[in-house]
Amino acid sequence: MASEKQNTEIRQEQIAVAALRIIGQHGTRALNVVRIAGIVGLVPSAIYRHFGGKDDVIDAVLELVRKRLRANVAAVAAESRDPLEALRLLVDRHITFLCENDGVSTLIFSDQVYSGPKKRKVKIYGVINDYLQEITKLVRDGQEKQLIRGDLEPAAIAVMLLGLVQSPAILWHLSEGNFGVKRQTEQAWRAFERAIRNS
Amino acid sequence: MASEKQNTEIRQEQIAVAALRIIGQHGTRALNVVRIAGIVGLVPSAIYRHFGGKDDVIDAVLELVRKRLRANVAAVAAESRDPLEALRLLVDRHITFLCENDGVSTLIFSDQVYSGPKKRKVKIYGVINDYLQEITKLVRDGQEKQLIRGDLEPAAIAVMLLGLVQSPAILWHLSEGNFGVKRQTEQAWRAFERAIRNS
DNA sequence: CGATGGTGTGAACGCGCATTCACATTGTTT
DNA sequence: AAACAATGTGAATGCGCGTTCACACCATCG
Repeated sequence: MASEKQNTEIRQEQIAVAALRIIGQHGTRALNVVRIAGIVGLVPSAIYRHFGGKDDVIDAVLELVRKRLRANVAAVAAESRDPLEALRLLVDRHITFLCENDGVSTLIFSDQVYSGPKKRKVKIYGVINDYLQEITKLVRDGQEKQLIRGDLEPAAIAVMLLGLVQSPAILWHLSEGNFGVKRQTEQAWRAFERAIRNS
Repeated sequence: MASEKQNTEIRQEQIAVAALRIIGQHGTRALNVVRIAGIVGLVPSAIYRHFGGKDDVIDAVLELVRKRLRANVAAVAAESRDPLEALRLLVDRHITFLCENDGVSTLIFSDQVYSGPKKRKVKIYGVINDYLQEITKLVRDGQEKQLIRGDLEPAAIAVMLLGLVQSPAILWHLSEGNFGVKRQTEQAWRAFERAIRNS
């Protein structure tokens, strides 16, 4: 029965990934040490060898999310020189990310978050702000290249972009996948582009 | 200690309102029968005289939310003949609603929701769809009056509008009220209007 | 006036779950 | 090889909380 011993760093990674998977597939309510341990192949109490407690695990998950969001921005920035095109690609990536990880949305609003230490809220805000700032950079770039209207604050545009994706994602997973995300985001993007494009 | 006896219908109303208040102020995690009973002025077990269980209470809260959302649309439709103006007013009202009831956003994503019976998800979807349909009517009206571009599906515009408000609301309450919702929504509305206005 | 049904009370039960602890095992250092 | 630190195990603990139940009160009806 005994699992092979592993370095703490490896275990921490495994545990965070497992937790994110649980949240993604079954919601934050289903996130308990028993389940996490089960996936990693450990006994519940073993989790405490690598994390101070469940709260710390959640923190680790948030870091994981931060990384993935950043990676998305980096990817689209690398894929395209045109900032507008990059934003468009980011919309696709972001919606895919949200759909594949239902639980990410729920994590942000989760009770586990708001009941947790005050710090938690601040941390989530930080993660989102990180992401927003990366997006803002793209937007500013677009403005400097005269592709995006200059009469809107880049940060405001970034927030709008987030909203563009968020609602469809919510509806998609409330509808068990029946809501037409693709169609919705396509139309929304068209309208959005018209709103921000310099012309 | 004994509370005065009250009709079940009155109690149900009181309980639902109390629950919404708790969710709004302290999140869904804080929603427990003890607290609800405390606000209403009853003993926990008394709740079960009026509801089958906690799940039923949550359902009642959802109905409350549905009512309030509908009331908002009705109000702005009455306030203004111009659909575009009405939409603008609705944005204000909706953001106010979300800010005054932090927990409404969290309720939608809540564990309590997703862990509950399958029906729950369907119900929430229904509440949002109700709201979306009311908004869609406004939009269609605007299109018929040639005020809103006809090349966008009214339903898609409604979803966009929701997203316009949702993100700022999230950021606002993650930031403990520091995020500039007003500034954000003003800019977002300007851009949004430009995107949908017929010109 | 007695019966019946609706409402409120307090105590108790039971479950899920985070956390702890004593002990076993393995890997590394001296 | 001996000692020690790191990791894994199984059992036990304790808490929060939804729910149930037996009992008390009070209004209304026959």
